[in-house]
Amino acid sequence: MQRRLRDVFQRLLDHFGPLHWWPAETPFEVVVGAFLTQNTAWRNVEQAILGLKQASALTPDGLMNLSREKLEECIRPAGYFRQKAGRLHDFVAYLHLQHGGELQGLLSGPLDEVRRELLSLKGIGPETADSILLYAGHYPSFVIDAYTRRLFGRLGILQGDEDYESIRRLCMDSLTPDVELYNEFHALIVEECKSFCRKQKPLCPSCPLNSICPAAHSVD
DNA sequence: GCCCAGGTGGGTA
DNA sequence: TACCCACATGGG
Repeated sequence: MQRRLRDVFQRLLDHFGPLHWWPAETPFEVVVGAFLTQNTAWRNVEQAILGLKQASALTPDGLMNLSREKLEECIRPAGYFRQKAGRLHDFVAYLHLQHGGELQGLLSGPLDEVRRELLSLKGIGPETADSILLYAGHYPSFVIDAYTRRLFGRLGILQGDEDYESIRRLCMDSLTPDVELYNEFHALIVEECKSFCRKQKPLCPSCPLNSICPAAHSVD
């Protein structure tokens, strides 16, 4: 499996080049984006992020000082805006109370402990936790999302019924714990899916994984 | 009008 | 544990 995953990674990297994710200017913006992108297209999240930026609310203090009403207005384009507004406010309140309002206070200490702490918070499930750990905290925590499942499913690496933690374990047991590797791999998986997995259903001649894909992207 | 998008949490059997 | 459902907007 190690060689298999390495092969997939190398082919994607050769094709797309390094992507240097996450698309955000600060670690806190990564966190906000991770909440907002839950079951939501990234283009909608971008609008919400822009709204927050214009409201000077892309810092823990700025977000905490924003009224609930104004916060909901800013993030409305990202959907589930009432739920997400509540969870974002809860998060910054927790950060203030437990870590002096400093994200770096939360994102320090051993990976497993920080992950457990994140998972204990309302609105942070495994994918959001791993996105925050990897892209905001620079921890070697592999992110499993819908794209990862779709691509690995098509490549025959997954059956389709594996749960989140087992997929993450599979990846992390097969790859060296390398922040840059995990960062690029996940970014490349997203790029691959956006470029090929969806648009060219029957067959993708230009897809870098075409020759090693048993299903040849023929299934959904 | 319908389907989908970088999930999560609460409820029920 | 295993489903089912609510949560909401915007683009194809």
